[in-house]
Amino acid sequence: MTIDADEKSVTRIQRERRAEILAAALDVFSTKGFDGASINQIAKNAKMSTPRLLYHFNGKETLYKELLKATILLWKGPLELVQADGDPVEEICEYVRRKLQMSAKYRKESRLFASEILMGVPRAREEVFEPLRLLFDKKVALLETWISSKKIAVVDPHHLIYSIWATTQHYADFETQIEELSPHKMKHLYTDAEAFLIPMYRNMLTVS
Amino acid sequence: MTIDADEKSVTRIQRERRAEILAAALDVFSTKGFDGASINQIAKNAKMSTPRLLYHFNGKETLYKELLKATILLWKGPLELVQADGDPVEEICEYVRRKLQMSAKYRKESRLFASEILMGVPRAREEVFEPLRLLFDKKVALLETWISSKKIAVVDPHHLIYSIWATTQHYADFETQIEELSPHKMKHLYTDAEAFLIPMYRNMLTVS
Amino acid sequence: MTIDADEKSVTRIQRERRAEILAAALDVFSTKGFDGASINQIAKNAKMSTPRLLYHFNGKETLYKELLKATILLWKGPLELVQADGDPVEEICEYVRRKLQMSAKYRKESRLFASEILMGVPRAREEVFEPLRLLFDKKVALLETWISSKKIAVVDPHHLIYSIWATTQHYADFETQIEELSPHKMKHLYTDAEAFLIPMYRNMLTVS
Amino acid sequence: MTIDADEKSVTRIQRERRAEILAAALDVFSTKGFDGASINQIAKNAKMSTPRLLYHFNGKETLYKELLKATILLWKGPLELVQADGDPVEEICEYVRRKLQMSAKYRKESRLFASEILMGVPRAREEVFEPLRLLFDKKVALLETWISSKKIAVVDPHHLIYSIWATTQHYADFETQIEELSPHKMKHLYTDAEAFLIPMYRNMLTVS
DNA sequence: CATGAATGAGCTTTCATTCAT
DNA sequence: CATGAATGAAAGCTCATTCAT
Repeated sequence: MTIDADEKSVTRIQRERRAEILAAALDVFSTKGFDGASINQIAKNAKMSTPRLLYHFNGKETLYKELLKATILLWKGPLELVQADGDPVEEICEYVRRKLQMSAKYRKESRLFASEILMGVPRAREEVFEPLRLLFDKKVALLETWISSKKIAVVDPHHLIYSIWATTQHYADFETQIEELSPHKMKHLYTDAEAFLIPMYRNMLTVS
Repeated sequence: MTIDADEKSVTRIQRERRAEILAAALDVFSTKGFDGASINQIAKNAKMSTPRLLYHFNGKETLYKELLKATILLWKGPLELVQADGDPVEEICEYVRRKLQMSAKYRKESRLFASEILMGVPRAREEVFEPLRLLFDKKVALLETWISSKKIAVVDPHHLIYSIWATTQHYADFETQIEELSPHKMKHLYTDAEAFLIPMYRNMLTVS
Repeated sequence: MTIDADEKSVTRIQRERRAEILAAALDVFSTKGFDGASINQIAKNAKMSTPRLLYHFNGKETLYKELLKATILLWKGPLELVQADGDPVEEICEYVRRKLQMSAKYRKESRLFASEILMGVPRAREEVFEPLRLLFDKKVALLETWISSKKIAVVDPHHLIYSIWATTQHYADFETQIEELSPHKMKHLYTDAEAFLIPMYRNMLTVS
Repeated sequence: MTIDADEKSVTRIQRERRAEILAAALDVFSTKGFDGASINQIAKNAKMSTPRLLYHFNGKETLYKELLKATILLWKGPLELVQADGDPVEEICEYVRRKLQMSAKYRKESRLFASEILMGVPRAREEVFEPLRLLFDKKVALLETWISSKKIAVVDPHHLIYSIWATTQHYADFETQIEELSPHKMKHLYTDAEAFLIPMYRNMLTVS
C-alpha cells in the first residue's frame, strides 16, 4: 500500500511535469515551428534543465508528436458533436460556432496544427490523419443523407467542411495579419466573425 | 536601352542564377519553413556550392525576404482588379475565382506566405503589411460604398475579405490534408471548390 | 562556507577547465592577435573539442575579454603600490623595478594588452580604461604634490608615467626584436635593463 | 622610342596604382592587424576590385611585406643620421627628436611595425632584421667609442637605444591609451614629450 | 588590364543528445 | 530523478584566391 501510494505520487508528479513541459513546448513550437524551436528554450520556459526534460520525453520529436496528438483529439471534438437527431441546418451552424470558439481558445494549438499540415505533415502523418479520416467520412456521409432527404441544400459536403475549417481556423492562424489590417476590430473579433459566418452558412444550407 | 542595362549592371548570368536560386529556395522554404530550411540544401537543389549561392544573395534572410516580397506582389494582384465600375456581386465573385486560380498556380508561394504569418511575421513585418494595408483599406471602403448604396447585401467587409482569403488559400495551404481526406476529389479540386464557393458568395451578397 | 560555494555554483571542474582554456587562449591570442587566433586552435592547445571550450566560455570575444580584464588587474598592481609615505624618488624607482619584473614574468599578458591598445581598443574600451583612469589620475596628483613640495624634480607627471610604461613594457612587447639584435644580452636582459633604467630615473628625479 | 615611352607610361600608372593600394593597405593593416584585415576591405578603400588589386600585388602577404619593408627603410633613417663628427650628446638628443617626429608623422607605420614585432615577426623576419642589424651594430659601436673616450656617460648602449625606441614609439603605438588617460594633453603631445625626453637623455649622458 | 563569377577551406557558433555522477 | 559536462554534426558565413571573358 505504501509502495502503491508512492508509485501513485510519482505518477502524479510525472503528470504535472509533463503538463508543464507540454505547455512550454506548445508556446515555443507554435511560434517558432518545429525546427526553429530548441529544446533548451522549451526547458528554460518550463523552468527545468534540458536533461530533465528529456527524461520525461524521449526527444524533441516525441514531445512534438505528443502535442500534435493532443491537438488532434481537441480538433475532433466539435465535429463529433454533429449528430443526426437535431435540426440539420442548426446542427451545422452550431458546429461553426463551436469551431470558432475552439479557434479563440486554442490559438496556439491551431497554429501548431496548421504549421504541420503546411509543411506536408512530415512528422506524424499517421497520428494526424488516421483518427481524423474515420470521423470525416462519417460526417460526410451524414451530410449526404441530409442532402438526399432535402433537409439541407445541395452542396458538396467535402467542400462544406473544408470551408468551415478554413473560415474558422483563419482567425487563429492568421491572427497577426488580422491584427495588422483590422486593429480596431480585434475587440469583438470572434463575435463579429460569428455574426458574419452563421448567416452565411444558414443562408446557404436552408432549403427554400 | 544600353543605359538602362548598365544602370545596375545586372548581368545575364546574375539574372539566370538568381532565378535558379529563387526557385530552389521557394521549394525548400515552403516545405521546411525558414528555420528548417538550410542554404546548403537550397544550394544543392540549385546545383551549386553554398558560397556560390551566397555570392548572388547576401544571406539566408535576404534570400527569404526576396521571395516573400515577390509573393506579396503576386498576392495583391487579384484584389487590385476589384473595381468600382462593374456589377458589384460579379466583381466579388470574379475576385474569388482569381484568388482560387492563384492558389492553384502558386501553391508553394501560398504556403511560404502562410508560414510567415503563422509564426507572427518575425522577419519582414513591414515588407509584408505596408503594401497590403493600403490596398486592403481601399477595397474595404469600396465594399462599404456598395453596401450603403444597396448594391450588395449588408455584411462586414473585413470579414468578407478574410473569409475569401481563408476559403481560397485553404486549398493550397492545407493541400496535404485534403489529399489525405478526399483523395478521389483531387482531380477536380479547384473546379469543385469554385462550384461550391461562387454560389455561396453570390447567394450571400445578392440583394433580394 | 557552503553557502558561499553554492552562490554561483562554480564547480571544481569548471574552475580547472576555465584555467586550462585561459592559459591556452593567452598563448594563442598573444601571438596571433584576436583575429589571427582561432578558437579551434585554442581548443586544440587546451586539448579539448571546440564545443567543449564554448561550453565554458560563451564565445571567442568573451574569452578574449576575460583575459584582457585579468591583465588589467595585473597591470594596475605595481602602480597602486606607489604610496605617499615613502621617499618619493625611491618610491618611483621601486615602481620601475616592479614594472620590469611584471614585464619579465607576464610577457604574454603584456603583448596581449599592447596588441589591443595598438588596434585602438576595439573590443573592451570601457573594461580597459575605466579601472585605469582613476588610478592614473590619483598617481598623477600624487606626483604633482611631490613636485610642488620639491621632493622630486619638476617633470611632466603624465610623460613620466608614460616613459616608465614604455621603457619597461618594451622588453616584453619587443622581445623578438631584442633577441634578434642583442642575442648575447638575453641572459641578463632584465638585470641590465634595471641597471640602465634605475639610475636614469633617479638621476632625473633627484632634487639637487 | 614610342615603345619605350609606352612602357614608361605603363610603369607610371602601375606606380600610381601601387601607391594607392599601399596607402589603403597601410590604413587597414595598421588598425586591424594582418589577420583582421581583408583584402576586400583594402580593395574597397583603394577604390578598385579585388582581382585588380591582386594583379598589382601577388597576394595578401606580398602586399603586407612590401609595406613592412618600406617601413623598415623609414625606420632606419633617423638612426643612420647619428654620426661620429658632431657633439655626441647633442647627436643623441637630435636622434631622439627625429625619432619623435617620425612617430608623430608615421603613426600608422609605427603601429604596423609594432604589431609585427609583437606577434614574433612571423611573416618577414629576414626582411625586417637583416637591414636593421648592421645599422644597429654600427651605432652601438659608435656609442661605445664615445663612452670609452668619455664623450658621454657610461651607459649600456643597447639599452640606451632600446629606451629611445620605446619612449618615442610609445606615443604612436599607445596613442589610444594616451588619448583616454590624458585627453587634454593631446594638443601639445609631441612638444611636451620632447620637453620631457630631451632633458632626460641630456642629463643622463652628459659627462660631469 | 580589369571584372564578374566561382571555389575550397576555414571560421564561429548552435543544437539535440548522451554520459558520469 | 536530476544536473553539469561533453560530443558530433551541421549550421551560416567569410575570405584569399583563381578563372573565364
